[in-house]
Amino acid sequence: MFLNSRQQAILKAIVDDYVQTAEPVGSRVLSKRFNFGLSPATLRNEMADLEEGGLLRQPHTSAGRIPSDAGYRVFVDLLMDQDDCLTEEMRVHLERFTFASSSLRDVLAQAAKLTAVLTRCTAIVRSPNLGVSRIGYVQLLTVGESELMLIVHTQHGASLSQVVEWLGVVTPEELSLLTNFLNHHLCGRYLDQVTDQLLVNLIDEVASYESTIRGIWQKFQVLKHSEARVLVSSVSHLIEQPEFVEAQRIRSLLNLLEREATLAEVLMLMAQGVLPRRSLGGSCSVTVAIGRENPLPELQDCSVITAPYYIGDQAVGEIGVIGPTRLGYWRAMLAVEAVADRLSRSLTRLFGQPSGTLISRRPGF
Amino acid sequence: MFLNSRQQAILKAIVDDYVQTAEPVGSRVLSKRFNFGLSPATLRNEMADLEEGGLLRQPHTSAGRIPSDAGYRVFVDLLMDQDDCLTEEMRVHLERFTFASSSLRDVLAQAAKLTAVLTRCTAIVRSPNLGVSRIGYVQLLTVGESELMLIVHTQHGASLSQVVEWLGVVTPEELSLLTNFLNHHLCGRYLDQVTDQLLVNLIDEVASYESTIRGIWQKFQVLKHSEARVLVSSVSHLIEQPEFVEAQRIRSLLNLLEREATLAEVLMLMAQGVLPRRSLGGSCSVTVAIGRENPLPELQDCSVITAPYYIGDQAVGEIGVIGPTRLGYWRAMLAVEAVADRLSRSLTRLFGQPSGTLISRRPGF
DNA sequence: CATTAGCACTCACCATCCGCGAGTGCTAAT
DNA sequence: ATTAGCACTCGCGGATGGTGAGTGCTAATG
Repeated sequence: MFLNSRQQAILKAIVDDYVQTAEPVGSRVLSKRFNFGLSPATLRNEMADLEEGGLLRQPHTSAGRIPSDAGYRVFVDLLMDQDDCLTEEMRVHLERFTFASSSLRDVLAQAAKLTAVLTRCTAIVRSPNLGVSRIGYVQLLTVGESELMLIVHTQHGASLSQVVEWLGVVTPEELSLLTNFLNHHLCGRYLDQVTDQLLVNLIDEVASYESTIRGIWQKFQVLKHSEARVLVSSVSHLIEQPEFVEAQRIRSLLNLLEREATLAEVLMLMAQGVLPRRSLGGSCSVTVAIGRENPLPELQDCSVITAPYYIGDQAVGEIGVIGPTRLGYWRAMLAVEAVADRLSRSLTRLFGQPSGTLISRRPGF
Repeated sequence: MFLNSRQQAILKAIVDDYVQTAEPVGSRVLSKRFNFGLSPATLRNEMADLEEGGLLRQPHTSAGRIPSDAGYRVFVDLLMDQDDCLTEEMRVHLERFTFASSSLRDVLAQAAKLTAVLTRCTAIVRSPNLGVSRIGYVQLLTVGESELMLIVHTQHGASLSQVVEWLGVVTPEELSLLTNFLNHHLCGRYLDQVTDQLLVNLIDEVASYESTIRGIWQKFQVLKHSEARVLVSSVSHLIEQPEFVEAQRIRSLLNLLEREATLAEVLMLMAQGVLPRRSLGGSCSVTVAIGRENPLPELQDCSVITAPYYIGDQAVGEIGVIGPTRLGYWRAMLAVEAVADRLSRSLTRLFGQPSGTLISRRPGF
């Protein structure tokens, strides 16, 4: 639908007003609150046109108009004021957060909390696939009679474990031999580098333990593909919005927010860029999914704003917010981008060093 | 209030029925559903007495009776059937969970999830104070010009960090010297053992770095007392209960569940044993707080059931559930105890070994 | 020809009312 | 002590009606 400039101004005014008041906006308040120099009757005509074009809708016959998903989309892509930068308050919050922790998960949790505070929405963050983690060191423990527990500590501060079959009896010497072998060849490598090819190159060194090593390699493949984790912060922000007066809405949303795998999918989908992305001047690009643009029915009244974050120059995860479609888009986009940017820089500083820096300072290496 | 055996039977029947149906139970259904051989009129008299005694209450004049907090208390302490053991379904779930992970946090998250599934309530678990964690190894990194980042990896798979001031320029050799010193003296120790006394004994060894070491020691004190963490699982279970039809209830509860520090206090309070505790035959003892027995107004319509869990013979945290007061108490108590018991055994196996076992298998030690 | 005043119309919202039925307490009979 | 009978209470659900915000349409206006 083509919009002349007056229609654009009206649509923008309606979105602005509705975002602020959460009340459907009628022709009267529209003509009073904004200075179009037009009477309510004229506005009514234009509003009827905009509704016909699918950009506005009426909750019921005798109510004012509210933007439709398509209306918000036009607003976000074309109309919104982009001049109000980060407010002073936001800046203070941004400065206060340090992102200083040695555990990736803690850093991500901090970032999510910060995003939630800045946007007053619910924040979500997907942690990196394990493949992009470097191996810090590897442990082997005996568990019961004929099993080993393989523990992989990543340089991101996570530790993963798998049980490995062992044929026969294990002596402490053998365990130590194997552990040293593994650490010698794997420390500092990305989990993704633990490939069959690598195994082929190494297998001669420990020919007598070939089957065990193969078992361990197999478990590494399992670990690499373990499910992505998603952290959720400040659900309370979201459910205090007026669109969540009905308990059923809250339930459906909360249900979704406890399904980590589903959230991970949503985030990855958004990062893949089916929807238009916006670069806000920084290095990140922000994706906005409005209402039914979202893949999930539970999110059909919500908007999701995400940005990828990086370690080095590799995008490893996404951070974002879930809010009502009636959302201060620009402000939220700014906040998400700002956090993603700082998060990327912190993670790069903490975990992005060339292989070995972290562990080289561990005693005994 | 003294209860004769008939009154006891009636109270028990009312609680049983109400727990199952969530409907106030009147004299008629009571006389039909249970075989007292008494007419509704007689039951009405007894019910009036029980209400006078504070054990029952009426939501409104023309409704049936529901148990009061005190009524539930009598039920739990005296009346409930304790013969139905873990059901087959519960057993299957219990077996399926392995608690096998090298990260304390993951194990606790698994345990919480399990508890939530077994009880169909919301589960909460408080992770141990850091003081009872053993130090795995310590890292020092340079951060900027005159700061060090102290990273303490615990044997529980957690890593903690603090920034330490450093006066002057650091050479890699000095960093390595300090790191070796710290690891040599601290690996395998409990964080609680990093005391001023220990410092006095060691300070001579590195006299020239006294101020830095003192700075590091100070940060250890900070780490020891970092706030307890509480994991929450399956909020959706709870808010789908009929007592949470009103959105306001959900909001207030969710608000509480996002206040980790408050939850930690509640759990610790319950472990301290103001309320009567029950030993269910196992080694654990379960605490039940009913409705207004809880310290928080947000919990006044909920019951909380907790049990401590152990590493070795030391109680280090609590696990439990939050449910409506209309709760299958015995079943929930059994489940909480069963999980706490298995959790304790798993943690003891994973993290309770004598100092050094875990790290002795790391290369270079 | 775009704009606007006027007007009839719609419909969510709120308060009120009313009948129903479940459940009670009391009393008198057993 | 127990119970049948009965009047009474009160929440619930549906029906009713007034109010007001907001609309669409039409005809008048600059």
